Amino acid sequence: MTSRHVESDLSLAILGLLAVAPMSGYSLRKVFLTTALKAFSGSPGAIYPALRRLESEGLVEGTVEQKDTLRPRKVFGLTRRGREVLADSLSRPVGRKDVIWGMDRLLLRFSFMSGLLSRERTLEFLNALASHTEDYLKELEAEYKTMGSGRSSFTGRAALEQGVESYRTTARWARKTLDALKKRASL
Amino acid sequence: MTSRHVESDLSLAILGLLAVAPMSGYSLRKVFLTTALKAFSGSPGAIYPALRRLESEGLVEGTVEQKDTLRPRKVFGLTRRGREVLADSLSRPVGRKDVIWGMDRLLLRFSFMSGLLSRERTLEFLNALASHTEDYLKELEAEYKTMGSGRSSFTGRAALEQGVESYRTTARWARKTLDALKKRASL
DNA sequence: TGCAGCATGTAACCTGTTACATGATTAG
DNA sequence: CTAATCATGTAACAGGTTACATGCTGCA
Repeated sequence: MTSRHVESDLSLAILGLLAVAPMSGYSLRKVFLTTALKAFSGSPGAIYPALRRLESEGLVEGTVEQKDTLRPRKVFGLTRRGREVLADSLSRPVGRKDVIWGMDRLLLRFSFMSGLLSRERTLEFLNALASHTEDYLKELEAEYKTMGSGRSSFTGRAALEQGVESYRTTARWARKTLDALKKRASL
Repeated sequence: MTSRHVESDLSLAILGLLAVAPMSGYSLRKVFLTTALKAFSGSPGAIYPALRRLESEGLVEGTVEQKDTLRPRKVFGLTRRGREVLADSLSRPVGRKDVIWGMDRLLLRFSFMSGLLSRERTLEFLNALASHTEDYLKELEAEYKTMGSGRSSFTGRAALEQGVESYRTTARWARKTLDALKKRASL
């Protein structure tokens, strides 16, 4: 049993990618270096240890290709348990804290939901994401107002403005995507 | 001499706050727990070690109040060198990488610029931030288009959409703030 | 009296970073 | 032939998280 969810964002991203198609460590690296998942390390010192951790937890399994060469290419795929844990990690409840400290992770989770989570679960997730984001947005807006135009610095105020705009954008995106998803028959 | 800049975001945030007014570790904690800087740890296990590191580097200096009590309150302030290093950290050049991997830090830096950096330096910074953000935005938009509506998952596409929207918002904010700043006489 | 909040800290642990290291294969 | 790219890994280090620990102060 142990933990029914993945700890680090990198590990979650790896599981999510391997759920789509089995890959070697090096291929994962290339994905992290070249696609929109650029935000992730992509450094071998992060990926290979992460893969070994996931393997020791029984979530991924590496099968060696080209056994004859000295440095064989190892292709990793999800185990059944790996797929379960991934689905569990994706469907964990969304809280206010996640919106404040873990928005990146929420979006990462969302990006992997197609095919792994039911439409209902996905709707639930997006709904929670949207409302918590709107709540926090209100709070930030309040703070911005009380800040006032006096006594606080121009750049400080502007930076907070960026934060407000950022959450506003995310809230709008979440509502829009929620609507789009509702109109769909399937995921 | 050693490093002329601060490594971690937390340390930078601490220096920035202490530049405004001297504070105790506990007060810093409260700021991180209650204001828009919530994004930072605020855990004592992060703040107190960070303060000791900064002190050992000669960037901050703690003076003890109420010497009689067993557990005295220590108020930290910037040293002259601390102020120099902070200004240097704020004025480091902005690169493409910063926009991809360190946007939070860029905004943190910007928020502290008033009073520490010249108007010209601040304009330079915002300008670089804006153009690198626009560059990266174009790249993301291109990736979104090549993704196409076929073969890729609904949630994956939607997540990328969020990324695009997010960078778009930041780019707009940067340009808007740049204009506002240009119209100003001083910072 | 007891509890919440003030105030400071330590220690184990986890994970990511940087830098280094090895060797195979392929293209110019 | 040699440089880039494929492909996998290790080791030292840094910094944050969680949990624990201490003791004071004010208030109900």
